This record gives sequence, structure tokens and C-alpha cells, in this order.
Amino acid sequence: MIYSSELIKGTLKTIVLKLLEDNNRMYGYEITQKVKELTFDKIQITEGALYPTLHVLEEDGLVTTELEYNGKRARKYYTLSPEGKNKTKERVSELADFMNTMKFLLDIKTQNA
Amino acid sequence: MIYSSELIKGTLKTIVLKLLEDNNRMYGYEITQKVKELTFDKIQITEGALYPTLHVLEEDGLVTTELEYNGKRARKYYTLSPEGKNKTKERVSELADFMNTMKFLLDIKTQNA
DNA sequence: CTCAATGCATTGGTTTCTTATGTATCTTTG
DNA sequence: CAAAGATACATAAGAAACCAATGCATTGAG
Repeated sequence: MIYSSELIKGTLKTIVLKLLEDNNRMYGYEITQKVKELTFDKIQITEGALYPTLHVLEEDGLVTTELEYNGKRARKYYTLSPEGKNKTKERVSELADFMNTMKFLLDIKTQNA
Repeated sequence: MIYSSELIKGTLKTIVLKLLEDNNRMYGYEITQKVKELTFDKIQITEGALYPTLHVLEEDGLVTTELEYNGKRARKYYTLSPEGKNKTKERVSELADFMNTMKFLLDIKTQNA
């Protein structure tokens, strides 16, 4: 089962920020694979969605980039800036709050890990 | 605090369906007020978002409508169709699953009610 | 009698994502 | 070794969903 794309709208940026917080340095393709792995294929980020998002994060100063070569193949590594780290905490806690609200609204019981 | 509109994208339809499931019959304005009340003002559905959504639900055959008058003021009541009831269960359980996945991804602990 | 609240609705614009496409490198497999 | 699939970047056109603004009308409160 793959979640309807409607559901994922609005959470992509937060997911990317959180992954960068946890892993310090990641490149685009790596992010798509990590999300796929962590969600058992239920969330599949397309490149057409990811790259524009990463570019926006960079424009907004939330991440810095370093281009590195693995042989001739380029990898663009992304790292959170100090501002990005703050934004990540904000975003994650807003989403946590939102999910509790939704849980209440929809009368859903979630399992704690 | 009001959630960023980004976050609400994709959940509005599910919220509306769930409210109709719980309350049987509601009109548009009533839905905006109910959501505001249930979420302590954290989710405020604008009319520009709600009415198009309701119209789509009607086009898709998930709700039926009845126009009633309270004096001269019209109210358009929405009720789930049998198909709408099934869709609601689907949507709510998909969202529940999604929230558990997000909780895991973001390493968030939620409180059970 | 004026203003806020109730109640419907649409329009123009933006953001965000999808689908499709393009380029190029590296690895695996028959 | 050729072909296919995986890796790795990126953009462009379009759709979907929402926001902000506006419009019209009724009702109730002060």
C-alpha cells in the first residue's frame, strides 16, 4: 500500500528536514531511498518533488550544499544550517501537535512505539 | 497557534467526511464552526476551501444534499451516501496508518487520549 | 439603523506535487 | 561486451488544493 499523494502534501519538507537532522549530511537520491526504506515503501518521494524542495530549502538558507565526486558521478550533499536546525525543531513539533489534533478530531487511537 | 496551511492540505476532505459520519447531517458554515471548536481554533477552514471541497464530494457521489430554509436563510445540508460511508472508513484508516508512519519517521511520541 | 454574525458562492492567484523528459555514469548479468 | 537497470542530477508543463478577496443576502444585537 502506498499513501495517496494527497496525504503526503505538506509533509515532504518536514520529512526532509528531519532526515537531515538525523543524518547530518545527505544527497538527494539518498533521501529518496532512505524514506522508502524507513516507511517500508509506503512513502515514495519522486525526484520531481524532491529536487525543487531541496532547492527551495537552499534558497531559504535552511541548508548548505557541497558538490562532491564519486569517480565522475556528482553528488550534491545537503547539510542543515543553524537556521535550518531551528526550523526543523519548529516544523517537527508543529507536525506532532497537528497529528495529536487530528487524532482527536478523527477519534483515532495510535500505538506508541 | 494556527497550523500552517501547508499542513492542512490533504486532510480537509477526510476531516469533512469524518464530521459528516459523526453528525449525520451538517451544512457548510456549521462544519467550519465545528472544526474550529473541536480544535480550539487551531484549524480554521476557510469558506474558499470548504465549498469547493463539498462540491467535489457531491460530484463524486459521496454526499447528498438537501436545501432547507430557516426563515428566508438557506442552508444546504450534506449527508453521506452509502458510498460516502465506505469512503470515509477507508480515508480515516489510511490517515491513521499514515500518522503512525509519520510518527515513526519523525520519532514523535504521541499521547493516547 | 448599523454592525457583526450567519450562510451561500465564485474568482484569481500561489504553492506544491505529478508526470514526463533529459543527460550522464556505474554496475550487473547473460 | 552489450544491454539493462540502478544511481544521480535536473527541469518543464500541468493538475490539484488551498488562500485571500470579494460578492450577495439574511438575521440578531446594541
